[in-house]
Amino acid sequence: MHHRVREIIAAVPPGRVATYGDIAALAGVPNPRQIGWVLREDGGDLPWHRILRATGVPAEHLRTEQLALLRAEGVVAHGSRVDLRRYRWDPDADHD
DNA sequence: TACATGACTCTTT
DNA sequence: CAAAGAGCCATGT
Repeated sequence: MHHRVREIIAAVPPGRVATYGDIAALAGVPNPRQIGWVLREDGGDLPWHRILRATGVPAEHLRTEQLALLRAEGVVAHGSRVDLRRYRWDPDADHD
């Protein structure tokens, strides 16, 4: 399960973002909180900064760095909120 | 075994 | 659009 989640997060391309819920759904994990758990335990080598809350706002303790990393990839945040309508990763449309 | 915690989400106010 | 409450599941004590 752990592995499946890592796999999917690793597949999120630069300049795109996904929510905890998105990853959970794709990985077949019932509770999005588990995604956060995986990242905390074993997310050091993953693009964790591409994972946001459903609101588009990153987890509070990561807010600053996460937004900075995203901005470096071209993902701009308005205030602390990223426009998901624009940057949300679509697994079926990653063919570009 | 029971209770508390947490990189969360959804629905209702 | 923001705030509050309930639901959720793996871990640690």
